[in-house]
This record gives sequence, structure tokens and C-alpha cells, in this order.
Amino acid sequence: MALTIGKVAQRSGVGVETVRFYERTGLVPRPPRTPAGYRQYPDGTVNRMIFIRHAKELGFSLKEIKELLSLRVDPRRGCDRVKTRAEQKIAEIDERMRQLKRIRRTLDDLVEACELREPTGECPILESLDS
Amino acid sequence: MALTIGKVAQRSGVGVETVRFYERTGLVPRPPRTPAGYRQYPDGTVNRMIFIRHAKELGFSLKEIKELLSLRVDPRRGCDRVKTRAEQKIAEIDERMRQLKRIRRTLDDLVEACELREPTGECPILESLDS
DNA sequence: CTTGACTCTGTAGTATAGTACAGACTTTAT
DNA sequence: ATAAAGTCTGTACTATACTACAGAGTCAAG
Repeated sequence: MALTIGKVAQRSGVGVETVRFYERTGLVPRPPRTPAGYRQYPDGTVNRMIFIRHAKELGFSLKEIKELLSLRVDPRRGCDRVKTRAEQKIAEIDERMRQLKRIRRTLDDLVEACELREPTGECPILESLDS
Repeated sequence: MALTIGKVAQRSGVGVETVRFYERTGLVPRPPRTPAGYRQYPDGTVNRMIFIRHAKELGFSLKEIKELLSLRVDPRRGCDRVKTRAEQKIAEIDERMRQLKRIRRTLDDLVEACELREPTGECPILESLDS
């Protein structure tokens, strides 16, 4: 049931080189190898790759994504640190959502202006944000 | 009431070099100059810079931001193209919000696990997304 | 059993988005 | 009047995140 690097790349919508690049940078753990040295990925790697792709589209850097992926609660160690990091990330995400909503609203206004054939000013997006 | 490049940079939270860089790439229009050749920015440039900064944090590239800023309705030309672009952007933003919500939910679960002192698995964020 | 597709390591090149001078000129504060 | 701080152009350097080989070995279909 193990996947070759090509399959992982194909199923997660990235290039083969990208998968190897993520391995080098520690975003994806080193998989076991066949006797010939071919990488053998567990199925879950595909989800991991897709998560990375989405998080990147949302503006997280690979470094931040690495942090997100490594957040976990270890029963032997305190989890205050993890909780704090997670809460920071939640605050960041909420802020991003607020900004996205602002931009969305201005785009809605723009579409409406189109429909009413109302000419807009120089830069309707900025004007909309001012108000 | 015109601002020097230093004031614009300071008020919008970026470096002076960045403002000049955005001018070169067309994200910020070329301002008028003093007789000595100093740039004189209108006040609105600060908002424009802040918008660019936020949009970048949301994962938009400078090229996409340029497009967003240039969307406007010109009464002399058809606005169908602009409307279509704006609607595409809205769809993209909605998709981003959905993804952000997913990640937010998994982080909430993680914080909750912390509070209940429930040990989590290897990578709670991915496990949470699977379900 | 060959041939075409796939994978390996390692290194080098690219795109994007800045960031950092150098060397000269201008403005501002004292 | 002068010194510090700011600005000018132009070029070069950096970080991030890939992307593209080269040259060798491996696997799978007919």
C-alpha cells in the first residue's frame, strides 16, 4: 500500500521535486526505502502535502506550516507552550479572516457598481476601505 | 500636505526601499517631485501601502494585488471583464475563508485537548482534517 | 530482454519580494 | 554655517520556495 514519490506528487497536486524539497526542509518526514533506495510513502503523506499546499495559499510560510504540523500534546511534557502557540495561531487566523472579509465586501460593492452601471472612481477598492 | 518617502514608509509600516520597489513594479503610481527631485506623495498612498501589506499577508502575490487595485468601472468601456475578474476574486476569497475556518477548528480542538490534558496523536492537525 | 518511464543524488538555476549599499545631493535643526 | 538626517539613482545582494538538469540506476509492459 506504499506510494512512490510520483504517486504522492500526482495525488497531492505538486511536483516530484517539491516532495523531495519538503523532505530536505523537514516538512515531510523521511520515508522508508525499498532495497533499491526508492522512497515508500504511507498514504497519509498525500493529506499532509495537500494541507501544506492549502496553508501556503493562505499565506503561511513553510516555517509556519512546519510549526502548525508539529503542534501536539505530549503527556510527559507540559502543554502550556503548545496551547500558547495554538492560541497565537488562532488569533492570527481570526485577523486574516477579518481582512479577507473587508476585501470581499469591497469586491461585492464593485460588482454591484458594475450591475448598476455606476462608474467608479480611480481605485474603488481603496475608496471602499477608506469608508 | 505632501509626504516624503520616509513618512509614507513609516506610516505604512514598510521600508523606504520597499516603497521605491513598489513604484518600479507599478504597484504605487509615480508621484510628483520637488524641484530637487524628492518624491511627494499624496496622503492616500499610505492607505494603498497598508492595503498591499495586508493583502500580502493574506497570500496574494504582488501581481494579484496589482490586479485588485486596478479593478474599476470605466463608463466608456464595458465592465463585464471587471465584473468577471471581481467575481473570480470573490470565489477565491471564499475558498480561502473556508480553508482558514478548517484550520481554525483544528486548532480549537487542539487547545481543548490541552485543557483536558488529553494526549494527542502524532499530528493532531492532520488527524483533525481527516475526519 | 529491451525500451520507455520512473527514481536516485547532487548541484545549479529561477521567480518573487524585497534589502543593502555607494556616492552624491538636499533639508533641517542647532 | 555646519552637521546630522533624509533622499536620489543604480547596482548588487539576500531569503524563500521551488524547478531543472546530469548522469546513473531501477521497474514494468510487451
